[in-house]
Amino acid sequence: MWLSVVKDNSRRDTYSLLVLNITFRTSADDLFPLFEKYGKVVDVFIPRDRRTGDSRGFAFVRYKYADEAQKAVEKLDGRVVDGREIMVQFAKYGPNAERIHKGRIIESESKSRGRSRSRSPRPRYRDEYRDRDNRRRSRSRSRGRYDRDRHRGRDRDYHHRSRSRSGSPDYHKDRGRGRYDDERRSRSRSYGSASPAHRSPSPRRSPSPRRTPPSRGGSPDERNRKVRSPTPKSVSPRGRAADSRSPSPRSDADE
DNA sequence: GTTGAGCGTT
Repeated sequence: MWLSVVKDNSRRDTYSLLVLNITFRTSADDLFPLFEKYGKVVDVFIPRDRRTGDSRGFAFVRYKYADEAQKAVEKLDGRVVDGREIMVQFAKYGPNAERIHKGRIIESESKSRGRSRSRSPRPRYRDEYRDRDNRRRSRSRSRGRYDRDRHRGRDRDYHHRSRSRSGSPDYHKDRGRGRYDDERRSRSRSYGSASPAHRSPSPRRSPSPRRTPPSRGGSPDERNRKVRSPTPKSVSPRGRAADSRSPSPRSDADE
């Protein structure tokens, strides 16, 4: 019992550092010695995916003292690990976030002043939990990578520099996703009318609603009555048009 | 085997 208490205390007295931009192959053991060199590292934790079990690309390093952690941040921040430039910064969200708040260290600002950092101007965080919740909800693993990949692979470099320097990382990805969601939902409703309960994984392949599956209704008559289009003719007013797997308006094609 | 902005668990 007391052990648990001690453990808890240990956590509260530890400062968490967030390490980003690390390679997917980098493990806690690899970061431990690196951070341990700059101070007393209590523990290193790297969140992994439950499905694949792969690293997410970032790790949490807990330091025993804030001054050491802060030193590590300035020293390891920007250091190339495994061929990739990692970014180290104080963790904002977490169980010990309060501690960090206090250790934000104030020293960091004062001490940091003396040294001129060429990077990591420490972006200003507006909201904490609100944004965090929002992001985690949408983020599976790499949500915005398709957007960039489908366009160009070189953009990555540009974004990397931009984020590292200025600090305006998000605004186009959220916007794009939101728009897509809106459109997707709108279309979903259309299909939902035909078969809401059934999850059609391939709506584009078989959009013809001519099929009348007796879902759970014993008599099709009753179901028909409920539906506004009992006859297949109604379901496909255009008849042949329905065959065309293009129920969507041309407006979309325009874009 | 891939990915790349971000915030965490045995």
